[in-house]
Amino acid sequence: MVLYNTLTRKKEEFKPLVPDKPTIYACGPTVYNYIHIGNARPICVFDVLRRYLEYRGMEVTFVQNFTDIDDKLINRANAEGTTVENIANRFINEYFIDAKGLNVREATVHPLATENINEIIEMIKGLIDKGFAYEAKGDVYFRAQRFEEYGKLSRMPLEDLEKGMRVEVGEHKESPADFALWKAAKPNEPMWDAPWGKGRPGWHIECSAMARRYLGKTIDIHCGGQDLIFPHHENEIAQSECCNGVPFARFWLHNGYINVDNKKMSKSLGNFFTVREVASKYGYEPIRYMMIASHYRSPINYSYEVIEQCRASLDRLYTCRENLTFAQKHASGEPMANENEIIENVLARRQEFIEAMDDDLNTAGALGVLFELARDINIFTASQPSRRLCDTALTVFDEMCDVLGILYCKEDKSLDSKVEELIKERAKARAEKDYAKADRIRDELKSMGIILEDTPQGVKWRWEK
RNA sequence: GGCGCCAUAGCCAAGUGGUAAGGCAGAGGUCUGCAAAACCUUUAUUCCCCAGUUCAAAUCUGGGUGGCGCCUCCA
Repeated sequence: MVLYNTLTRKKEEFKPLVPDKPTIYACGPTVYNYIHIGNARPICVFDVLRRYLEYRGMEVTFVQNFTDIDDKLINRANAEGTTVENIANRFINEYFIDAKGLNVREATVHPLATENINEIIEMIKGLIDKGFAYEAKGDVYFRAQRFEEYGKLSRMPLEDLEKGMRVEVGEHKESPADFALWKAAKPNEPMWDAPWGKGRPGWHIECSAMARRYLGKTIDIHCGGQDLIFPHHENEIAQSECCNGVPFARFWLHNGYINVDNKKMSKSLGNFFTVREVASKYGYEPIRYMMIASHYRSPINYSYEVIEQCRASLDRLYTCRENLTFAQKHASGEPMANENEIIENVLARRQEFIEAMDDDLNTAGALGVLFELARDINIFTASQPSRRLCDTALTVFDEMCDVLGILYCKEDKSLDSKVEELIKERAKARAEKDYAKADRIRDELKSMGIILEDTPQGVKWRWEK
């Protein structure tokens, strides 16, 4: 498969360093608030990456961190009169509620920055020893100019960067492009002991340290939002490569933004929607669908209209699957005349799906293939499909859905005996051509949210959408 | 100022040299006792504009217009 690598700005053939055992590091959220749907995008699309690699038979080690020490956490903790740890724990729990709702699988490891302070200090020591970092009044900074390749990911010339940068009051940098590895302790902040004094780690070094600890010095794929390219990922490269002396990440994948009124959604602009509030109105699944309905590097302009369209599209897929499982249940073991031809066609769809996904995770194209399969299924379920055909089609259909992580809200299909009695009564009335009574029962059931459909294989029911 | 991305129907969105996937919404039809669901037909002679290359361009090149992003915390 090919993946677009931000480092080279090209699509490249992806082969893990260790055959069939790719390592992936994804920058996770800073846990000072509920995640918004912009945060949800990398979480969903890189979950699809992982699912797809596993679908292709690979054993993926997927690490996604939580940044649990940071200015924003400290501010919130102080504002609420509680500890940073409490804030972090609270929003890590909230994260998992949303992630589960979005059908995102848990990472192999979800490390916390604060659980890796020793690893971080080790790494900073290494950088100081090699002259890539320096201590200044309790802070430690990375000397950006010492890394010749600084800027290779963002492709921003260091000279230009330095012109535009300001040194904040209280910083003791040699040069404006230098960035903090360690921040000297301040009052009302959590702090840890380090050889150069008490303090806390800078943001960038956390990811370098956690990636090395859990995945090794060179990882296959590092991913995150486009807004992390500079400075976060640029700085990670500088730290890791200067410290370890080997390339840090072979592939850099960056997802596009979620916009609102064509403007980037962000916490700082305040134009964001939390996953929680959108899910409370529309459910989680349309959010997941929205993420895969376009290519992961394209911007998505969020609106309620789009979410509604996503929900309607999902309805079609759910209906198709219901049609298929219903037909499967009533299918005979007898082969059909043109069975092999239809099965071949189903298997061809699987190939098309793989081709789309192999091309830099073209989930929108893959979804197109899924809908074409859905139409094929709807056509043959209208007749009398064989068991073998139904089984094959359901396997392929579910495979595709599982890779994309959709259609996970399986409904409770149990009815109480009173309702089943009514359905039987209506069937009897219909058989006797007492349509007035049959329609009366159908209306009664509809008022209970149950929709009846008469099919060649008998009566089928579903909850009203 | 430096670096970069994007523009395809009413809406969403694939397609990056060979004659415009798919979904939502709309219209007509088939099936049905009536429905529902489904299926069929229909909705861009054309892909922001102009010029160029080519037998052939949504796709490549140049120019223009419009929108957005990074360069400060951000997914």
